This record gives sequence, structure tokens and C-alpha cells, in this order.
Amino acid sequence: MATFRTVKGFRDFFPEECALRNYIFETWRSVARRYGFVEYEAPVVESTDLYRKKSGDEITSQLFCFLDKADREVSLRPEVTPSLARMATARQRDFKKPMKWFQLGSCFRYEEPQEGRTREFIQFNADILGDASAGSDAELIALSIDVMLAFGIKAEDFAIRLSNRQIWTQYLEEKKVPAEHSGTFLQIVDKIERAKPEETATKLAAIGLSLDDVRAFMNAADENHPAFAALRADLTARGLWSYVRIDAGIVRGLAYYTGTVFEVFDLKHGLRAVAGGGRYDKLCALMSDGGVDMPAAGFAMGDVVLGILLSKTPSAQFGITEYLNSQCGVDAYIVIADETQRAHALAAVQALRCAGVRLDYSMAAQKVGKQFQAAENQKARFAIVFGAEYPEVQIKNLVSREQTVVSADSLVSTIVEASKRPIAGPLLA
RNA sequence: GUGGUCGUAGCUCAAUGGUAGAGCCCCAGAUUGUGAUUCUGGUUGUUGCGGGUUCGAGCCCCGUCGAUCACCCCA
Repeated sequence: MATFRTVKGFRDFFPEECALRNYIFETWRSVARRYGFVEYEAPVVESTDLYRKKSGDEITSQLFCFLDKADREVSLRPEVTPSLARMATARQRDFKKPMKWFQLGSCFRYEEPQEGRTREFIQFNADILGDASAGSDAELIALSIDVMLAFGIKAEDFAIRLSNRQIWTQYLEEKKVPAEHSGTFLQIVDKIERAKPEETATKLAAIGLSLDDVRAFMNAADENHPAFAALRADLTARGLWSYVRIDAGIVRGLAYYTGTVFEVFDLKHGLRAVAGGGRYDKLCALMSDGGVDMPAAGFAMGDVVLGILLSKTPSAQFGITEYLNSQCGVDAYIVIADETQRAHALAAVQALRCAGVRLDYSMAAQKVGKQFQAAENQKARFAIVFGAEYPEVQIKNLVSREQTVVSADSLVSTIVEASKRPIAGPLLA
């Protein structure tokens, strides 16, 4: 029994899990770059005040916060958007607009772990700063859809839930509800499907609203609502509007978003949202004390729920398998059949690796059978046998089982050439 | 932070309050220059941890840690 375990809510990444993580990273990166986003990174530790400023004091209960050795209040980042706002406002003049930035890295929240929720998770963030148009909202939603498709998750497996905070802002204005109640109201709307109707009605009555009226308004907000017109036209032109479902109940957390809000969610397993985001036009001004008033929108996708969805989605397996196969194993394995030839074999190991061949060998003396088994285990395409016949060496194609003899001098060129040829044997059906 | 369920070998799981087991995995040999199969042998453990009840606890009780589910929250 191991003396030490991972800290609650944290994960080990054993090789197979690490490969899956890297597959997710590479997919996120490649799609973001396809969309013209550039990668940035922010510190994992920030001043606790950075998060208080954005979300208020009660948030510290969900924060991995501590005092450093100089008694500064610092926190592991629970999200990256405040850091992005800090960075972007500090040097926004250095960048042409719109800024299309993405980032991926760990975030930390001190919560009770359960399915789809750990204390450390990895997020992919994509944000567009300096563009207030619906076109950038559409660009972000399109990116989130294409990320899902790139993972092999298909139209029948996921959808975009879309809403717009301004719908509710207008509603509250019409109903003459004071602005200070908007946060409370949005939290009620967020829970309207889960909470007991009587309790919801009581809470709404406290700010002068009725449940029936709110419900009726919610149901009336469909894709023809003017708040979605420009976004709808854009995504329709891309052929992506069919992924979108209007849901006025999507409000996304606190008083952070100002316009479009959306979530990516799965259709078959009832998981937590895979991704979420929206427009937050006032955040940069808030974070810079009014110094930089820059419109912005973005979304974040976590690796945990995504990983669960990938494992439950058959069509996503092909990409994972293909990536894993391309990453693990070696091209060739050197078998040292005669230990007196080890020095010559090591020279060849070095030469082949320098030539770009992925290659392994047994570092300790082993029986030939074991070495061939190791070659097989590492998915090597060729075994190269160094034995008594040196300076001749045998090359065995482990797929076709053909065996040829070459001189040690021509070994590197032979292997490099042979590696370029398609793999013999049965093709995939 | 609150509550339910659960913690036995690296993994999947057995064992009436009475000597801790099986399969898989891993390692070695059969096989001294060729991948499979098979066979043989081997390590598997302070039964999560700490107390308590009992002649005796993997089993019962309390605490604690962890996992999981629900709540809270989900920026």
C-alpha cells in the first residue's frame, strides 16, 4: 500500500492518460490556430484580489488561496479570464484588434469533487477582445462547434444552448425592477428548472415578479428574437445554426456576462456543460478601473467533462486510437544477439537516432527471445540484429516477417528508406 | 461546508465474528540467435488509517482520511 496518495481532487497522469491529455491539447491547439487564434499563457498564481474584484468576497470559499511567506494573499487561478483582462488591458495598445487569443492550462477550485468535477482541471480558453460585433460571438460559437467535431463528436451527440442576457435586462426594465435585483433575478432564472416552483414564485414575488409571467416570457424567447438576429444570420451562413438551441434559462453564473451567453452540452448522457462562455463587455473596464474600456467575449472548455464525453462517444474513439498509436512505440528495435557486439550496436543506436529514427534496445544483456518480445511490445516495425556475423546485420520486418542482411555501413540509409515505405500487411478494412 | 453509500494484492473481486483467497497483470524458467500459445514457479497485503467492544475483528461500534452520489457552487 502506497504511503502517499494524490491530494484530494488532483489526478495522476499515467502514460496512457497523459497521451489522452496530449491528444486533447493538440486538438484544441490545432482548431484554435485554424481559426487564427494565437496562444498566450498567464500565471497559475495571482493576487487573491484579482478574483475578488471580479466576483466579490464570498468567492474565496471556492478558491485555493493562501498567504505567501511575505503575507501576501495569493490564489491558484480558478479561471483565466481575470488574468487575460489584466494582461490585455495592460498592453492592449501593442496588439491590433480584434485580439483572438487562446490559452490552455490548469485551473483550481476548492470544491467537493464528483463526476466531471475535480479540484485541478485543465481548461481551453478562447477569447476575442476589441470587437463588439455579433460576428465575434459567432466566431467563438463556431470555434466551439468545430472543436467538438474535431474530437469526433457529432451533431447527434452535442448542441449549443444559446441565450442573451439583454433579453432579461430588457424584461426587468419593462417590469420596472430595480437594477440591483438583476443578479438575484438571474440566479433565480438559472435554477428555475431545478428549484421547487413554490420557492421560485416566492423569491420572484420578493422583487415584484410572478413565476407564470417569467415562464411565459422565457418560452416566448425563440430564435426569432431580435437579440439573436445577427448571430443567427452569421451561423446560418456557415451552416452551423442547426447546432444551436435557444434556451433563455442559460444565464451562466454571476454578473459577469453582458450579452450573448452559451454552453456546449452533450445530448445523450446528461453530463455537466462541456464548455461555456459569452460576452463580457464591461470586465476590462472593471479590471483596469475604467482605464481601458474594451469589448470582449470568450468561452472555456474543461478537460474533465470532455474526457468523460469522449470515453462515452464511439465515434470519438478513432481519433484517440490513431493518436495513441502514432505517439507510442518505436520505429525500430536493436537486438543484441552477441554481447561482444554491444559497442557496435550502441554506435548504430546513436547513428539511427540522430537520423530521426525512433529506436530502442535492451540496456542490459537479455536473451534474444526477450529482445524480440520487447520489440513487439514497443510496436517496432523493424528489428535489427547485431550478432557474430557483424559487420553484417540482419534487418527483420516485424510486420511481414521478412529478413534481409545489410552491411553495418548502409544500415542507417536502409532503415531510413524502409521507414518511408508504406507498412506491409493487411490494410484497414 | 452538509448528508447517503463504499474502502481487502498493482487491477477486478471472494472470505458465517474463528489460520486472508481466486482470476488478470508483472517477473523468472521450460526455450543458450527470433515475436505466438502453453506449462511451471515467484512477489503479491500492517484488510485505507487510528481507537473501542470481544477469548478472538476484514466483518460489530466510534473517529479520521479517501472514493463516489446528492446538496451548495459551477466564475
